[in-house]
Amino acid sequence: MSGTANVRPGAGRGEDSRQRIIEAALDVFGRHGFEGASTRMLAQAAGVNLAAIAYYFGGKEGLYRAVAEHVVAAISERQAEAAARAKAALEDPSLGREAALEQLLDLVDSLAVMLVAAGPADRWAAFVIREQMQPAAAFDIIFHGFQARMHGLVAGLVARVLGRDPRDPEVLVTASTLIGQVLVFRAARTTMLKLLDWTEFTPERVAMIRTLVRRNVTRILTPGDPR
Amino acid sequence: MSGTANVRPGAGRGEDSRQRIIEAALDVFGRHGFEGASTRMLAQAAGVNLAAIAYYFGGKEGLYRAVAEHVVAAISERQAEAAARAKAALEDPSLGREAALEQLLDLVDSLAVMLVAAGPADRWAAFVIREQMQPAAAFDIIFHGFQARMHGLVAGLVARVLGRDPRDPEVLVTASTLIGQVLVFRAARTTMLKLLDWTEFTPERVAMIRTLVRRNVTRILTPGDPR
DNA sequence: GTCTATAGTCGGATAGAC
DNA sequence: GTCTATCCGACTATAGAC
Repeated sequence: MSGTANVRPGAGRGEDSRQRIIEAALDVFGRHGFEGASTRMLAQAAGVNLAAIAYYFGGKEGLYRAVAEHVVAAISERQAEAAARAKAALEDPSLGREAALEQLLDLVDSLAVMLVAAGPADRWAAFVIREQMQPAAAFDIIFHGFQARMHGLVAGLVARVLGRDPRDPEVLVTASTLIGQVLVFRAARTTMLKLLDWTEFTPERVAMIRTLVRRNVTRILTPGDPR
Repeated sequence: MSGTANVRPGAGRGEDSRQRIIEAALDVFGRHGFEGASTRMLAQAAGVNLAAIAYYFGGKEGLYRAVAEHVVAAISERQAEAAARAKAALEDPSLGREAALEQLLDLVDSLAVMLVAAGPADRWAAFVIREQMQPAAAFDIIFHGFQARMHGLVAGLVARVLGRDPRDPEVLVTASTLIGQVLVFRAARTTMLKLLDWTEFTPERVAMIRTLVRRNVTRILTPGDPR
């Protein structure tokens, strides 16, 4: 706050540089991976000098972890409203099966919008998926910061709809398959576009996918009752 | 065949070395990615000298492409029987909807076994998924060598079950979601194991997932008729 | 807090012996 | 066909000027 030197970098005037480096590093790490991204690339993309990375983050790996924390915060914020609604629903003991399904559709739809549509997730996805596939320094940050909570909410709502225990392995697996059918559009984005002979996910196409996903989730959880 | 020098390496006595290098490189590229894998790592893992990579493959990138072709061949062989059955079914004009669904369940189940269970796919997956996410030198090899064909078969069977055109975007998207719910167990393997509080996918657990996936596919495609 | 310069290491590729 | 030795560029990290 004052003009005095900071013991730990990041609280004073250098906060701008810090954020600029993280933002730029998100793209560079996402595109090239940890090992493929060089400190020179990272510094140049952020418009800072090479030494700034060591100064603010201790080194390349420290920057990598900082990016992970940034991504977790951004995704959490993006999903905050839908997650809060799901959480509130789960804490309501009087929640019926139909209402639980509505909440689940709402939550999965929120995920679908983020994962399928073009948007800020374009920048988060490559970083997160890389860490999924190849757990490294940021795995725990992402897992505990976002995935475990989101999967828990989906599984909790699935359990409510089915009237089963939320820790039942079949419930957990079912929740995973529900997420998987949306995740594929982000994890294998280029492949999906090519298979569909599209060049981008336009709003109309995203709407179509969302409708089909909602239909799938409904059918999976309410056999014989397509409503 | 004779003792004379080969114009193009790989046809004579060096074929052993060639194969050893490809097998080793599959693991090394899968673990570290193209940029993260060094030629020294690759040579040491294969038990050959550094110059052998340039000699047989022209360089690191040539080896990468050779690994992609090897993976495509291996996956194609693994899925050959199920793919042949699906292809034969699609070419049968008298194939009914119920029979088409049976073929689809068979095909998706074959994918599920490969993707969920531990096995040779452990070695192929990291390589393929990396290329999905970050299309590079091997993308076209993998896309045309395997993915397009497999997705086409799934979409074709979905179209038969629904009585729709196999090029209908809704059919193609539905096929993608069916594949996605299985693919997630391979693409986010570590995360899935942690979410399920498992340390491995035992045969019993794989069986459970296969059952649930069959159920999901059936419910998605036959609303109101859970059979 | 920001930068340049540089030390020390490791990268891919290749020449040439055998 | 296989190997060693080596070139040279690129890497991370750091020292020290401003």
